Amino acid sequence: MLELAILGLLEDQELHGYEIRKRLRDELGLFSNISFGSLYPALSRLERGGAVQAIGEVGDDAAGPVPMTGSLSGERAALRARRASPARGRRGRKVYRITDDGRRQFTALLGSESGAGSEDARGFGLRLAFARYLPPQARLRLLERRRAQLAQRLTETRAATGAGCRLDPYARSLVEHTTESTERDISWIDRLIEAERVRAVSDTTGPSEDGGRISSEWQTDVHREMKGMTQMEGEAR
Amino acid sequence: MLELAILGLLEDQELHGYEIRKRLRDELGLFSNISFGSLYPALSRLERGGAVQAIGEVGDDAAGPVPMTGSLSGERAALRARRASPARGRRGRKVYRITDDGRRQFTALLGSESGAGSEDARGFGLRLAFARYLPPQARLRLLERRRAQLAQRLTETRAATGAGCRLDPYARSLVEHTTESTERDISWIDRLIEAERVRAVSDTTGPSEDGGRISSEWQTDVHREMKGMTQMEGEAR
DNA sequence: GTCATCATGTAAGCCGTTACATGATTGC
DNA sequence: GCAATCATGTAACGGCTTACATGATGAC
Repeated sequence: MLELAILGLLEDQELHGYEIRKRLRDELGLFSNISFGSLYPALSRLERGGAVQAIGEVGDDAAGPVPMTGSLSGERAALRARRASPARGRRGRKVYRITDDGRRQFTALLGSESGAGSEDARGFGLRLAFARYLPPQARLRLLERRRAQLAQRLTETRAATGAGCRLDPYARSLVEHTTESTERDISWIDRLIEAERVRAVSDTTGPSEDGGRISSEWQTDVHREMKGMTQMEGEAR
Repeated sequence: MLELAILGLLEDQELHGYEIRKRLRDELGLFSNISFGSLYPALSRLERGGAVQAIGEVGDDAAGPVPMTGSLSGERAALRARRASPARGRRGRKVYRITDDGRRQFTALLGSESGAGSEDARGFGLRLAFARYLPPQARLRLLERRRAQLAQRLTETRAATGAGCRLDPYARSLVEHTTESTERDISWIDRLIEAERVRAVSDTTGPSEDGGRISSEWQTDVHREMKGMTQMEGEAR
């Protein structure tokens, strides 16, 4: 799960751990405040697994001359380091880059329809956040699977609530609010699905077809279709 | 957390493990499908800790319609069961009853404002579900603490979203929907808080005061004030 | 010169999961 | 007799948390 999130962020650009945490929190709202005790080991695992590689700026081992990373923060750090003391690199700040193998792992994780965290809210939110890397049909499957889950939960809840219904006001309010939230989530997903169908049509009739990946132009039709969102609750402290 | 849920259910009535799971799922919607691998060890811990005690099956009153028909096999089963463990009922069900010590533990857990799971959605939902066992001021604190958390997350998200905002449509939709859900949650909590204030007033002006526990009569003023609910997402598979 | 922030990591532990193993009861 | 459901448990593991330890950089 966390690996998936990290790889997703690294698909876009090279980042160091601290920055990854920030992105996760601020940008996606997922893993609201993932702890370092969980983040760094995950990065180590990914590195050992060959999915990412650390580049530049390490204190201990001789990582050679600081390479031009192309990332803003990387170059700023390099500049600062050079200004302060040309011989010695800035402490730590291990910048990671995703490898080709990592990209393959990412696609596999993202598309996997079973396994750890593939059917909870967080797992869905995460996958949706990176849905642009998913081929259109997989994207649709993701949405429809989620929709089915939510719908099922809703009917189950209704069945249980309709009969007995001897809940006190607090529990009742809780259940009602949960139900309403789920309903809203479903109609949100429905809008996303609809937008997806529209996109599929305009793709077949439209100009080009790229091999599964969405290219650059958002801002237009798809964008306007989509509003709203699920109970994600990254939370944590 | 799970202990809290179990104790809360046992406050109401004696139950066996399998039934506890069912209640958690169907009635509260919390811990949507808590696994037995987690439930039974929890019950063991509680028993070891003196919070609950296993009692022989209480046949008639405890939700067990199942009439005895097959006398021969039934008695054989009873003999086998009794030989294996005295605390076990005829059908191998271990029915648990909460102890006085368990009630104390429950109140402590329910009221604790820090510690494991006291500030996530699930922890809040759980506590709210048992809010009737909480003294009025503690109930209010619970709601206000939750409100503050949600409000803070909201401002943080807005800060992060307002500036950069170079998200693709999928991530954007996710963030927007999350934000809306949080807003709805906040106004739900606000309604609960308002209802709580009303109750407090009608309590001081009203007839009796009981020592913290709400007595029997819901259905009236408080009930009508409350509608809606948070992103709980018990989920699981 | 000290404090806040940035930055990386380790160790212990909690809380839950899946997978496995077992047995009783009911309905056909 | 056999399958489905009810019912209880154990073992291994997963994923994330807290608490701890370390060190650099910049601001005042």
